[in-house]
Amino acid sequence: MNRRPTLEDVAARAGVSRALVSIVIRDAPGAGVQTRARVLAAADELGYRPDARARMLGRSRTRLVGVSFGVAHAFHGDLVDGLYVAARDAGYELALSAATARRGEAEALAGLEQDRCEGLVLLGPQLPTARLVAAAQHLPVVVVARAVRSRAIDVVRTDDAAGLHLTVDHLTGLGHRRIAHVDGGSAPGAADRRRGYAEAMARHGLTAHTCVVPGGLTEDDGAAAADALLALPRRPTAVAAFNDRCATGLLDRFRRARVDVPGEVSVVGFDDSRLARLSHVDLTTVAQDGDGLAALALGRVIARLDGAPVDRREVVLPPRLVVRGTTAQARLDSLD
Amino acid sequence: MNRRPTLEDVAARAGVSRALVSIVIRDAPGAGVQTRARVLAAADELGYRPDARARMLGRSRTRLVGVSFGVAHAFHGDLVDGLYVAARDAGYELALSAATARRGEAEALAGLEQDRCEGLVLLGPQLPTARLVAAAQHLPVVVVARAVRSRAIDVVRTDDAAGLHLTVDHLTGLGHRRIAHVDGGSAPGAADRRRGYAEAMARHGLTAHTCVVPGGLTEDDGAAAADALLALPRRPTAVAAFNDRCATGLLDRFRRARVDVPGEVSVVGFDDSRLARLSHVDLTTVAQDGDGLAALALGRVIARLDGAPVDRREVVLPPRLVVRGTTAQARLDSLD
DNA sequence: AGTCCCATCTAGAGCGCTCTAGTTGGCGTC
DNA sequence: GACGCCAACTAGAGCGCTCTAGATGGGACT
Repeated sequence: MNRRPTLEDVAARAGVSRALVSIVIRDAPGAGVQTRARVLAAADELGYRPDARARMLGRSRTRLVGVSFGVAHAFHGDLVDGLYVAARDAGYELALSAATARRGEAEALAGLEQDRCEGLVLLGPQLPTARLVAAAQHLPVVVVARAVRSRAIDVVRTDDAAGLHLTVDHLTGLGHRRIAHVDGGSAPGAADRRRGYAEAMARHGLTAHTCVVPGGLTEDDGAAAADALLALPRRPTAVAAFNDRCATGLLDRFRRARVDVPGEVSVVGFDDSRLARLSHVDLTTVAQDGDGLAALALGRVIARLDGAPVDRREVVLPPRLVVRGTTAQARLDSLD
Repeated sequence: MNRRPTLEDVAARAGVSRALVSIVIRDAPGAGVQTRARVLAAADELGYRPDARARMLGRSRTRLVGVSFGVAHAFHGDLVDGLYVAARDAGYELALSAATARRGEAEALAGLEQDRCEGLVLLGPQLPTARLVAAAQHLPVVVVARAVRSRAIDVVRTDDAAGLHLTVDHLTGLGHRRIAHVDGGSAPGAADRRRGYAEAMARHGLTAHTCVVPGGLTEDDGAAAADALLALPRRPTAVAAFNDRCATGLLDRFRRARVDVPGEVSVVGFDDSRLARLSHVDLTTVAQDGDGLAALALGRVIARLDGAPVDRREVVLPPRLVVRGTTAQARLDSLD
């Protein structure tokens, strides 16, 4: 538990200069084969580990990208995974900073700003735009999964409207016409999803059947919406929920009311979260391309760092429909 | 987007020495009131942010504790939250390193070892004990939520056996006697939970009713166990599941089989995950004291760093029963 | 007036590394 | 044998900060 060995220690043991050890450790050219082996052996014997922080200090570039994420969001986990992969490929390191119940996003961001990052990737930040813009004045900032109205910030997100187009197309393909949408209120993305729903319904000539029920992000919101739907004189045969949690609430309420899913009503979620994949939920849903978002986000940060021209401030990725067990052919007797 | 300002820049602007700026920024004694204000103003104008990495280099202590966690584990999120709070109180910083699908725990640990941490907190690591011990030779290591058979490593975890004692006590209190346990196979903690279940049943004189059904960690395992239970000649009136996910699988299968929960059978989970709290699941479960585990884990690292005597290598925290809607009085006609 | 003290401030040596600008020495060349 | 050359190696400055040791100067006190 004594002081951790430094380059100097390794140099002394191998009988060479500090600089040479540095060369060997970095695997840089300029060292003889035998010496290289000797140095490596000495480093190994001492259990030497390069000090990443000192290393970055000495170097002009840190090749460090800061990432803030919400510890409660399962999807952020997928994004972090994708970011690690992308960073490894590009030769960058990641510095994580979590937003938790008692450690706000402001703190998470401030932490990264002290950490010598060259750029920042913020996952679904709820911070005021002004704060994001302030951060972007010092280093390139890419926001993932949230729209930001500012020319100072790069945004990478999923095409929410397209997600509902996919959903409605799928449902009409199954013969559904009375398709309702349980929306997300003022949640990020909700407006786009509402718009996508309305557009798609219109495209299929179903404007008359358009029906938006107020919902929200949680199971309880879904449950409440289910009650509202069940009370309707002419129930919809399919429901496009704002997200998977909301859809789960719907499913539960329908099941309790002995309304068969997908026999009597089809349900589609949004997110393809773990929840949707559970075998006993088996929810048809819209999946976001986590790896795509991650790779694109990191790519943009790096492009900015390299001074490469970045064309658009906002990149929107198409989602993908994952068909599972909560959608089925509309029953003939239920058609208009 | 130009070079970030340094102490030197602030010093120049305020017309004082670098050292004085350092004093002011650190809020250390030794600076006049007016000068302090002037320096602060200069720093603010330049948008100065202390460089955490350089700062740690200069200091003998880094006051940095590395934390590895699994991005897929919801409970780790709670622990991270608790760790941040504990670290803030103790004047320490946290360096996070995530284990993801494509970035293993080995990488997560190696990352931390390069990061100049003074100590490590590993959340539920699955790494071989030898690797953990190797890490512990350089710095204090505390493992949370996993038992490790080594004198070199501190462990902080929940008393799994006690969790099942609580469960069985609760159920017997409701009049249940035929209480089954769906176990976790060879998962961490499973053996202790099995033992706790058997002990508690014996304590209540219910050894004859002891019934352990092989299960697992997932919903599917729970579903399979449910089928096995339903096939039993004399069904149990209550089931203690290995964890919440397993319990959810049970619930779903019971519901599909039109077996009322908690009317005909009570179900108890373990973890108090988000899943259990969902209003439509509303699962009675055993909660781990996340904040307690986190505070204890960080406290141990700090104690080791301070050279304080640490009595036991392993600290076991009692769990807590959260009674919700999946448990109820046993029906009189179902009693033996 | 001389002395001491303390609050305030500065100089400068690190921390562990990287990197530029050398220095060294062995070998081929004419 | 003098020269040049290149691979192998070293010296030393510097990254942005901290921290110890020391300089400065204006009272309070004798």
